[in-house]
Amino acid sequence: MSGNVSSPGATVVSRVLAVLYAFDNGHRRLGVTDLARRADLPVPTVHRLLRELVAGEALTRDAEGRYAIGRRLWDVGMLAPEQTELQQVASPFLSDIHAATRATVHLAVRDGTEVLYLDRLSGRASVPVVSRAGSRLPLHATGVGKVLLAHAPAQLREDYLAAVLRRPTVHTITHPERLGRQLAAVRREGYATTEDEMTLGACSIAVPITRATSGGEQEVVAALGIVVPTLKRERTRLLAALQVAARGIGRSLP
Amino acid sequence: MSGNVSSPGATVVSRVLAVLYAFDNGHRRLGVTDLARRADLPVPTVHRLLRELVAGEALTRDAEGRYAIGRRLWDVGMLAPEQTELQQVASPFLSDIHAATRATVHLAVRDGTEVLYLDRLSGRASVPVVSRAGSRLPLHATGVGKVLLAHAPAQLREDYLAAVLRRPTVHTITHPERLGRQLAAVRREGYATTEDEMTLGACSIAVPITRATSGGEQEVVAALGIVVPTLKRERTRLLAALQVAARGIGRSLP
DNA sequence: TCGCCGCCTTTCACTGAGTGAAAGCCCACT
DNA sequence: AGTGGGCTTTCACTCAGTGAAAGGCGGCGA
Repeated sequence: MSGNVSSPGATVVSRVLAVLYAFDNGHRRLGVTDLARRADLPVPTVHRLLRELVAGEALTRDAEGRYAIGRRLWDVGMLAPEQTELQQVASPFLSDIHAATRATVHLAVRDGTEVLYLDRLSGRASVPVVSRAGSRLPLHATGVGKVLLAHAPAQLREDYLAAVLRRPTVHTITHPERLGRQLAAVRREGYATTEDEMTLGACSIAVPITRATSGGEQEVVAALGIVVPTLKRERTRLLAALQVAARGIGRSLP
Repeated sequence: MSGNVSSPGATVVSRVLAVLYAFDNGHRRLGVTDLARRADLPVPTVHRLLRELVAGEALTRDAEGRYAIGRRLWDVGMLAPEQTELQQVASPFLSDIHAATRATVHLAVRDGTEVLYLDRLSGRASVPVVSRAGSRLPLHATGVGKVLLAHAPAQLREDYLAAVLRRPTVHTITHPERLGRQLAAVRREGYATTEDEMTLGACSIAVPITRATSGGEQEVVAALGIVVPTLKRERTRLLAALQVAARGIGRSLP
């Protein structure tokens, strides 16, 4: 290499991944320069990588010359066993909940300090909801997030509470002690709720999905939640539907 | 490079893709040697690539040392605009059909000479169905496949009919002329059906989803289908539900 | 107990694939 | 005609990638 030192760990593979990871929900179609900026790589290098990725059908290129994730990579992603096995088992149960409540239903797991949405069954004319399969949200502002945070390892939970938390709406609870007490309640009662905490006009209720570990203990592997305009007196009915489905899913897990 | 000539077009990028593409529905978890065989690359090379991919969180490694597609790549795949935009628009309509019929609902597009399933809403205790989101099946043996084949470019259709067709069951129609006549009927009637042609004990009915092109013409972009144990007298009712949903989806497309 | 086989991992000398600054395009806007 | 933005190509340099070979490890049959 002639000119630059090119930061350590600079293998071709890591560059390819940097380029792929440069895409996100808000930027699904990007030009060479944008991608180079986001991946922090020189433009000509990215340009060459993109050409090779398009040739390999991993990316597509639209009429305006922008690049996007292609069919083959979508395919490959669908083979991720951890996400799709759970999602596949849960799918019919999500339909059941949706049929019984007509609300938007979510299946999510914890990925580090974020909620990762695995699946969403959207009610048609219902509440505006931000999440879709593949999107990530903070743990403390959604129903499923609170469930997952409540059952996360104690250390992670403490660190999370101690950090500065984002406030998507004015109703978002970020006060460490208040949130901590709420999480204890979630563990005690077996479900979590939110009211206007992620999106104004949207309430949610969520329950954990558990699986028996090899040691015989119950372990929370995911969360199941629904989003509705208001909880009001519906609470018990919605909760019942969720709990039935969550148990069904837990039982069906390998 | 010392030893081998390493076949032309052998860039690192193409090797990475070869490794990723070596995974498939039946083999989601593979060891180094298997992957090397499938990707047609030397074992040490694959081994190094795998290490880098795991370091980049693109792949995961389980307790037995086998590799699988990881969360980050699943994420990336979910950003493929062509698949997910359509899937997202269609999602509530799939729920509607599912609610109205309790059958397994499919959303699929044509990818070359295969049906590519974008989404599936599975009925619980219903018919055994092979397809899941991301899986591929031949065009001539499923309802959605026939719809997509019927509306494929004439050249592709002729080539397809002329080729030797697989027969998943004894009921699969492979005779070129008979299949050709059936496809003409699909175009005329606006829907396709199958009976035991992909799986014994499974019938299906499917309709096209169309979008207006810039030229004002109608273009088939996807197909919507359901799988049921038997069509019998249900035909008209199921067809109505499908057609309503297909029009709704077509209208909602950008 | 030993040898064999299959699979995973590491080593290492060689060299061409990858690199990226620089220059050349093309288009839009002024 | 000039300027700025993004996209693409070139090209001399050199180090990242290469893969045959060898080293481990565990299981199985003799």
